[in-house]
Amino acid sequence: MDEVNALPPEKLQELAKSLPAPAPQREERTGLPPLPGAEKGKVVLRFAPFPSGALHIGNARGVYINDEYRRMYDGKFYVVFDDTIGSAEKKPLKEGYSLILNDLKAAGVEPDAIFYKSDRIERHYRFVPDLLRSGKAYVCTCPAEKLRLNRENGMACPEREKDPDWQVAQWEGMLSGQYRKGEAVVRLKTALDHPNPAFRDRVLLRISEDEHPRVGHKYRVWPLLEYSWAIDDVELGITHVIRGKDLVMEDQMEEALWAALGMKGPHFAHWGMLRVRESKISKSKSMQEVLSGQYDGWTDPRTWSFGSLERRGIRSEAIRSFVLSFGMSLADIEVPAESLYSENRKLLDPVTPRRAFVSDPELVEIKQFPSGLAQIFLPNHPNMPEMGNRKLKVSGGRFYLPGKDVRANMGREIRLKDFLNLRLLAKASDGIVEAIFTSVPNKPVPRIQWVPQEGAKAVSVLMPDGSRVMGYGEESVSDARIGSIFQFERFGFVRLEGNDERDLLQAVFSHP
RNA sequence: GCUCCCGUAGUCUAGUGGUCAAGGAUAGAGGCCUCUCGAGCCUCUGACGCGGGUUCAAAUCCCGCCGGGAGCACCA
Repeated sequence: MDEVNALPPEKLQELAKSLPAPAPQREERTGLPPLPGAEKGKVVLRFAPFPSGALHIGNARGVYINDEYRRMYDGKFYVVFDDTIGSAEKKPLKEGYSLILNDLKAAGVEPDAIFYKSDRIERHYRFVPDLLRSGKAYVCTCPAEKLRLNRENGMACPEREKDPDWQVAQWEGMLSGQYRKGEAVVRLKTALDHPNPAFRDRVLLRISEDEHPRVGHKYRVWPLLEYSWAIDDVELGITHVIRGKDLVMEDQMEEALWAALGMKGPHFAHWGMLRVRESKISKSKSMQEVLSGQYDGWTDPRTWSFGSLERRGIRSEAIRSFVLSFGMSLADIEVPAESLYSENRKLLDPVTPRRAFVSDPELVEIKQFPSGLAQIFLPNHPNMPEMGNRKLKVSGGRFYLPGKDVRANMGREIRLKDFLNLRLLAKASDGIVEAIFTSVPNKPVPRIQWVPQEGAKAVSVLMPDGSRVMGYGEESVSDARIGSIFQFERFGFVRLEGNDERDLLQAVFSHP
């Protein structure tokens, strides 16, 4: 480059003529990258949650990427509950199914079909005898400890080379109850010197006598994730498996199984790990806190579940554009929630009515309050006159002001925003702050939020960290519909949830 | 430790050999507007991890290093 630049201009001209015409302007790509081998109208995708609880913000990427590809290719989106029996640490939960389906509804994602792995167990069994007879798999009766040790050392377990009849007989023994939990497993034969020990003769099916929330004790032999998916992905006609990169090893395993079963499977694609900075907590950790009562259910804002975001007035479209903005990048990222809030603010700001709200309230009594002033009208939205006005009754001469502003301006003149000017005098022994009216027209003095004591509605705002902020809202918030979203001026967006038993209005903070 | 993946501004992302002296978003700074600390408008700050190669030409290809992450279950 430097050399070329150093050439005299006439030389450059000559050089330019000899070069091929510049490539056409790159087209800016919007949305997700094309899916390899995808044909419009023929793409079938799956979202495969384990029903251990409500969906978490971390699951949003899987939901929306798959849904977005469905849109792009006019394809199908299946929900396939990945509800095999799990483990002691990871159990399917009875309410997990409905929690997830409700979350998907809230997410605005409508599945084309819903499947349950627990309905498909017999389909998984069907291939086992053939795998055993053809010597591609075997029944291993080593204790788990022994199995792992052999695997680490690349050693074969004694059952590996036993004849097919023996294998099939043991398989039947597994099904019939001759073997108990932990006494026998079906393993795929792979290279025993595979660099990844976990890959060596991976377990395909094992025995569990735990009760399953949907099918109870109907089955005692349960497939593991890779084996069940190798079959289900093919049988359900999935064309593209798009999932987090924590599951890349499972791709190899499914491919090894397709080779063994003589099947051809779908394409794979992955995205990197996403963490929302403020949501340090995982789905399984939230589950503990919810089940233990530490949290106020699955919609506690600290869970960062879909339901909790909906409760906070965070729109599904905001979550959608938030997660799609990361594309299919394989980098592991940590994103501040501010990015999500920014998306949501774009949606809420233009349509959300404004209301006055005062936290940490101080009651201020204005002397010489103008006697003729009984009510004023303020616009619902300063930039949207078509949204109309709301009325505030002001005749009482007593107002709640933010304590912070009162303390900072004691003795000075201030303006109640959109209303009138006054001078703060002093806090009387009864706790009421005395003030004196000065004038009405706008004035370059500090402008402060206020709520008339008359009709003031006590509000408790649930914050994202689980704490509550108490304050007063103007009268008009008390008859707002449940689920209404307001911007409390200078405080932030909130969603109203209705009154509690003490007639305290409950609100949930969205974001500033 | 082993296997795999990833390194573009504070954060996220576009970019796949040539108008890329790097685009967008968000955050930050300043200004305008606004009787919100919100929104809007304008301006600005700010990045190709490092070192070698290949090439006329490298963010882009190759190698090494450094840094981050994931996986390494009879969980999903």
